[in-house]
Amino acid sequence: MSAIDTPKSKFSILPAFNIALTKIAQLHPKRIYNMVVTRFAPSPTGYLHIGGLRTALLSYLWARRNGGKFLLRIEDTDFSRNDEAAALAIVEAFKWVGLEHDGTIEYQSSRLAIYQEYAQKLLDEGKAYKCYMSKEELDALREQQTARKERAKYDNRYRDFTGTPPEGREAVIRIKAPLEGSITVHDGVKGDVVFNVADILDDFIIARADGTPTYNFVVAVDDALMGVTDVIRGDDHLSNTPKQIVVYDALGFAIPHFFHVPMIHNHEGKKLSKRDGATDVMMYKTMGYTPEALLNFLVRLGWSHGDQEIFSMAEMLELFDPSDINRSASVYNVEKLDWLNSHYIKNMSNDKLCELLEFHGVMLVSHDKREILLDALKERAKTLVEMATLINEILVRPAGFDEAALKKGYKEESKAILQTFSEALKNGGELHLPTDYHHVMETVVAQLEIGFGKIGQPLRVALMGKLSGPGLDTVMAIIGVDETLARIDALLAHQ
RNA sequence: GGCCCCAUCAUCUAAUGGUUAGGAUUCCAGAUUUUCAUUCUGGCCAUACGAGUUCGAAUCUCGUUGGGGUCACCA
Repeated sequence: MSAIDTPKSKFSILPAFNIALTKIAQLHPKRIYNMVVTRFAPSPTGYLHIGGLRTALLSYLWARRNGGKFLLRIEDTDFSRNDEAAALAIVEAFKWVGLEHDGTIEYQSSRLAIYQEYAQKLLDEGKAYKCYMSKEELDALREQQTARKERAKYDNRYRDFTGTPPEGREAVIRIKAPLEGSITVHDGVKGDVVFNVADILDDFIIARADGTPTYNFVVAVDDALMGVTDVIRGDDHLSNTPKQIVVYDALGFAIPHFFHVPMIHNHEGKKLSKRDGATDVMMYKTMGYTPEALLNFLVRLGWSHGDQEIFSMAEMLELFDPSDINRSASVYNVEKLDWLNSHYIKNMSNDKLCELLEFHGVMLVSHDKREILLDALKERAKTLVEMATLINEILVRPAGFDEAALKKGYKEESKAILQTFSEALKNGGELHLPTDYHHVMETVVAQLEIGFGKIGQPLRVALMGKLSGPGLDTVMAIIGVDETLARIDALLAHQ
């Protein structure tokens, strides 16, 4: 179990609770606990980061799978500015992808009294102390140490200070960290990670001179007080964990399970940053991705279940276990996301599709050929934005004709063919379905004794303004006879 | 630089110490499609390197190299 192992204290400081859980874990590789509480604890940046969504998703899945709770906490101890708005942005993104947190959102900025109480408790128990060293003195100390090629660390000068404090100095509060030995983080992803106290620790500050608490202190206090049993977070936090264990230990709190999930990297192999493109989750909505595709993509980054690629929320909920997470970082590649997105679009009901397309400016609810249109197009689009474009290419008469298409598909002989086809359409009686139009095309082809391409290419230019697109019979069925004739006339009148 | 983590196709990944190292995405080719896309079939492509343990190593150990993270009165 996570503990501080000093040569002095051989006895275990572990709560029986944790020992029991470990035993369960050993007996049942796929752990199911009665009580699993996870949390997502972002700092208020104004939007939900794609990497944040991944850890939130994994935390959510694990909590829900065990019938537990998934909590949301805003880490705003720094200074409160737009925290409400930032939290709202996160909840909005959660809502879009279908994640839901339990309970009320906790804001650290409104819990300052709690942190002060626990800092005072440590002070009273002699587990923390006031340090009157100024920032300037600290900087000077660090400079000297660095010059001597030593690790920069606090020199414990006020650790056992009993004299009178210097005049007019605001004190910071430092916690008494172990001076020797090691701290082992029992991580569910990385395994046991041993940190040598002498290498990484000093009496770090838990409260600033102005009385506000620092990160490693509040995280531990909050996770403990909120009853968090499983901390699933980015592995950039792994090196913070020993400090948090020091706090847990000093306060006598049970140490949770840690799962440090590897980072998502960009193509250069670095941590994903804003300049790598879309890091804001809501950008994915704008770009026409579906929440299902995004979540499916994220859950497969660093986690797998055999050869399975497609996971519904229900399947994720049934199969996800944080101890199956990979140890290595993964690179974010859009091709797979695109593939997943097109998969989900293809398999989506037309009603749902119709609803989602409204966000992209396409209103089809009352269109009488809606089904034909969507069935034809949903196999062709990678994103909803593409889909919207394709729809407009059919519904809106082409503003002009592509030069290359004209040259390749609209020859001198084409005019007569198109005129013949126009006549056939006018005399074709009632035309509704793609097969009706296809029949007319067949008739003309037979009558003129030409190949399908002879009529297909010029007709395509007329209808679409270019040489690619869905089946012509489908396009005609969607826009109707009158519009078809009008578009043919427009091409014939061209030049 | 100290500490920590990581290392299977270009990418995401699979493989009780025994498989011709599997799947998926991308890419390429063929088939279907009047076009394009879809779909289907096939193909290319990997255990970073070096020792050791073992009858046998992608898998265990050590080292090397490479990459990443982190070192605040930020979170």
